[in-house]
Amino acid sequence: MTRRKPGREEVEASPVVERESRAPVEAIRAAAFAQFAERGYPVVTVRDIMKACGLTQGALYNHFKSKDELLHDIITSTQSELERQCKQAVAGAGDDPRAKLAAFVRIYVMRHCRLRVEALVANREIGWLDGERVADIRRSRRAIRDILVSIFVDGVKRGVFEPPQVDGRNDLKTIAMALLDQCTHVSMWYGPGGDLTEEQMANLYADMALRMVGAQPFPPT
Amino acid sequence: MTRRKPGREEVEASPVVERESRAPVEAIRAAAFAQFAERGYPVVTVRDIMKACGLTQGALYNHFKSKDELLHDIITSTQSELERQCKQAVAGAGDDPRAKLAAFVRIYVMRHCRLRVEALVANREIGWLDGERVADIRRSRRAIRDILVSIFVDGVKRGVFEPPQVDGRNDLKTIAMALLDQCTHVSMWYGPGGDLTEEQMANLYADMALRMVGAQPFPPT
DNA sequence: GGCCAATATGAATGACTGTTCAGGGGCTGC
DNA sequence: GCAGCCCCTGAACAGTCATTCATATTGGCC
Repeated sequence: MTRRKPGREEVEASPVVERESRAPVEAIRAAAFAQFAERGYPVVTVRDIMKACGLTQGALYNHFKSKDELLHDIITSTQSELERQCKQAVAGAGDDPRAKLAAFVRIYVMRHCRLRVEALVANREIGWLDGERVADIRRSRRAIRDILVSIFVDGVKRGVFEPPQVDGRNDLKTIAMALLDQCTHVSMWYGPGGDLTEEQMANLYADMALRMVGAQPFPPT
Repeated sequence: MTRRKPGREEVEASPVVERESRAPVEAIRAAAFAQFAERGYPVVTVRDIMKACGLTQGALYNHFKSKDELLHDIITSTQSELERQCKQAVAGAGDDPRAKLAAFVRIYVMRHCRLRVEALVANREIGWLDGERVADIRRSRRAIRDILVSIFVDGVKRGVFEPPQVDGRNDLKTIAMALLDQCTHVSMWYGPGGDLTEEQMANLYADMALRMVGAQPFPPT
């Protein structure tokens, strides 16, 4: 028998839906997020998703071309909203690279705590998309990384960052990757039952980020 | 049609094996690592794995009870070797918490660069194991995290670490998680074709780790 | 040569998959 | 009343899967 993650048989463990009140498209999206996050894209069947919103398998195809397109839809919407929020946060943080970095990390971590189901799916299930679709997502991820790199470059030029060097040279791209890995994967283990609130997580991670790049202390005002 | 990751049809793209010279068990393990890393456990079929080592599907069951047990086997062996290496590195690093932390991060990052296929499978495919098997792995991960926490506690007590605080209190467990996320996920993107060698990665990450916990500079000798 | 145990084969089993589609129900605007 | 449309159903299709098993084949040892 094909083994599944635990809980496979009782898909409708979550409150049995008679018929979702939301627009069906939204209900499908929500059910897909929840199921993909919990059990993984390839083992969640179309029947599972539709049952979770009180419909039968065929109805999916009135709203999406395929199971693949459903995944692509929910991942791209999540990813582009993330990119938008990051840009907005940096743009609204003033001129100091330290403030920009802190704003970026704060919004990024907060979002990955709050919307951890969405973030988890967008980061873990991307590999199931076909080449063309996956390229879009990767482009957006690279864009987010480059926001960080720009902040770092600016900070180094203005002497407020002194990042660790490799053999006497800066590798700001690698540092950005390290920082993003750290912040992204909060969505894999953070739970509201934990020790820290989302706000505290955001503060802690922003603090760590500033230390990582050797940010000079803010001048006393 | 069930969509798959690209390259699904030509499984034997890797040099067509007549019949592996190694012991068949080892050949199966190696093929499983490679295929799981590239395409993910649930879509890799028993036929794929066995074809990749020049056997037919039925032969798997002379060496493993099931596909599940094969996954469990390769993950636990990887994980316990990781735990062993971390303990060894810390034990051999002397008394200073800074040296212990650096040694831990160096070996951890180096391993995740060098054996990135194994690390990737152990970290990404763990969710397919059933409850009992997954508990083992999680226990080992917790043990590794607790090594870090102990180093932090020691360093704080001795005044060589000044980690970032949340509302005036230390949360060393969260910092350890952040550090581990950062170091673990190197295996998702590091490639030998990149800018940095494994050695340089290890140095850079050790440096970032020391900064994250506010390590005091080593006294001049 | 003869025997034994270990191992490989490949057809068969029973179940599950994404997707299609003919048929039907229940709205709107007239 | 009735068309027209949107949406849903559930059977059917053509495939896939892990696992089992009776039947070989192999290599070592007496």
